[in-house]
Amino acid sequence: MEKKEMGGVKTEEKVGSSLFGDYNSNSFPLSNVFDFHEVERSSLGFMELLGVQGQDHGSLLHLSQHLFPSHLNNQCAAANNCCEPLNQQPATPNSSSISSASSEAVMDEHTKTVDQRGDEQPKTKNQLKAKKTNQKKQREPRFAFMTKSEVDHLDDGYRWRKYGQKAVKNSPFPRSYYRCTSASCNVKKRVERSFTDSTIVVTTYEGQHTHPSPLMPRNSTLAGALAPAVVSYGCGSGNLSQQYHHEQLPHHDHHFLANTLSSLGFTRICGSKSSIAAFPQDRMPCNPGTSAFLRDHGLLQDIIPSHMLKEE
DNA sequence: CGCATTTGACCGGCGC
DNA sequence: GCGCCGGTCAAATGCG
Repeated sequence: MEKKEMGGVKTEEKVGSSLFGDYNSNSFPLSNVFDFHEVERSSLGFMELLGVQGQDHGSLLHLSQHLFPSHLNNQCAAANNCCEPLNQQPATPNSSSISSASSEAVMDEHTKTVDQRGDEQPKTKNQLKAKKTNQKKQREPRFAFMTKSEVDHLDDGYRWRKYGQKAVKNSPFPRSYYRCTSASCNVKKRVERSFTDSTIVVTTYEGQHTHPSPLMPRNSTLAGALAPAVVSYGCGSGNLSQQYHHEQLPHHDHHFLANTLSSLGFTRICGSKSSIAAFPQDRMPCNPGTSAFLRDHGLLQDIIPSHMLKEE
């Protein structure tokens, strides 16, 4: 038996170097940071990374163009009214709302359980194989966000155990796989760096925590202030920068923020070290008009009571 | 000593 | 059918 050359040494091809703009020098970098069309073309797989496989790629660009704070002012009201429930969410994506459009979630139909196979397999690969076949891949909804950070593994209040690392095709940076250490919790996350800018960390969460965070965040006030900010982004009533002064975020708070965003079920695009953009991964708004966004049943539609939407 | 990380191997999915 | 690739496992190793 020959082994495959997986071991993580294989893919080291370098790809284009300047897909991203010079966000470091821009005031609000979001529009400049990611040219999603370029990324898409480059086969990096960011879209896959973001879980947007094959659908609505273009909308990402729209999103980056339209979800700036300066534009948010024009968008719908009632965001602040809906943020409090959010605040109480455990630090995990709201799977019910996110999963709906996730291409992986669609795989539910494949989750047939094979009837029991041979019970007494030798306790190694065979058993493993049987186990894998029994519970065929049932993908949890995933969402991703990007963080400009020197640190790969962002602190989100949960404890993670690294269980793997792979080289990423077309990227010199490896991808790390983490799993929540809590016994019954099946949440996973992947962390990798953008191949075009090593300071950008792409974190992809999969699954939902079944337990509260074991570590309370150091700065709970930040957490409190964050949820409204996030909602503001999604729903557009408030100005994010009003509620969350991202420029002054300490490094660790930035990380925490990133992960709190993630826990709220928002994909996040972040250009400068402290800027923030978030959106539900599987419901990227294509239309800058918020009403369209809401009507298009974004994540907020699951969060915001329907009567609130009517009042808009 | 217990837990986390590293890393080579393996497996399944998918495209060709 | 074959090969590539992403994802995961698990033994070895490191660390507090």
